[in-house]
Amino acid sequence: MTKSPKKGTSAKLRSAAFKRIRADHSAELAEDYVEMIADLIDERGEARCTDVAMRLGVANATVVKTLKRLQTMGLVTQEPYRAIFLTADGWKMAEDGKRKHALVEKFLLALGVSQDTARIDSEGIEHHVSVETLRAMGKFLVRNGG
Amino acid sequence: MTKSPKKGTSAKLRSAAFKRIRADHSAELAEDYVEMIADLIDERGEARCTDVAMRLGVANATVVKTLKRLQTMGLVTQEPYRAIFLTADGWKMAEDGKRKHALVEKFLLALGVSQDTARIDSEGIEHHVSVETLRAMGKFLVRNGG
DNA sequence: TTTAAAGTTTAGCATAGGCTAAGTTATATG
DNA sequence: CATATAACTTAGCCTATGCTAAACTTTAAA
Repeated sequence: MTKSPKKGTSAKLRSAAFKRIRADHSAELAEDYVEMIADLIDERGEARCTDVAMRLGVANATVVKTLKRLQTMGLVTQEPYRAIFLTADGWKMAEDGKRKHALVEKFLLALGVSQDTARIDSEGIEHHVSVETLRAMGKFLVRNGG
Repeated sequence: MTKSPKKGTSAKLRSAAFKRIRADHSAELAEDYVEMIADLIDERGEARCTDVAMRLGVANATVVKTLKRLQTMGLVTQEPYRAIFLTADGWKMAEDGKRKHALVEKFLLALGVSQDTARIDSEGIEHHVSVETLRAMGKFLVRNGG
């Protein structure tokens, strides 16, 4: 038994899917942070560590550590003991993310899912939808009065 | 500026979504391994480390280490230098996962997404859809000749 | 203006998941 | 049946993400 080619899915194509998932995961956290920081700035004028920690449901120290990474990635800037700001790249990522998130959430609602579930599931799904799928969701919304 | 209740989303509800995502992620890898092992057993009679590593696109040593964890989780069993087997729990998880995966993939196809994209995206999405959303996808398939 | 509270940072630890390189066991072939 | 090759394991490293506890700033109140 060496090579059953059954189902027509090559090993390369298969592993590509998993590779993309792993890549998605490392980008995912950055997107969540950046989106949340943008929301906080919009809502209350500034984003503080504590607020981010509360909303994400993690410890303060965790946020501090992650922000360091986001800083080296060029997404946020911060002075010690001061509020958090987004760079131009950070704002772009936040806006792209929010647009994507909103589309997925609206799509789920149009599919007939409850508000709470739509909110929760869209948070998880948004990072795994390709542009093509996103576009298909958009078309569905148009067809179904979104 | 203390507490803007804007948008009606409580901090608790919000953080719950992220907590679920983190929980999903740790379960996700286990599910992927278990599904893949089940596929290999079905396709070629046994699952070997190397095949799993190739399909996931990771190094052999990584698979070995992860299998240790799956063993302590009671999902797989294995003798040194021998093939990998699933426990009853492992089979159950694999079957649930495959059913979920197939539904999501069919749903994406019905939405109008290409075969390749459906395959790749469903791999990422399947771990983040609740039962409610899954059911809504099922209904959509019924309405749209799935 | 001192001081207490709130917020931020640092230090140190754990786990998960990835890697390479080196060693060990099975197996297939000459 | 000896041995080369393929498969598996171990050891040791790295990064990301989480935590708690302790130290340090800011800010607000007495």
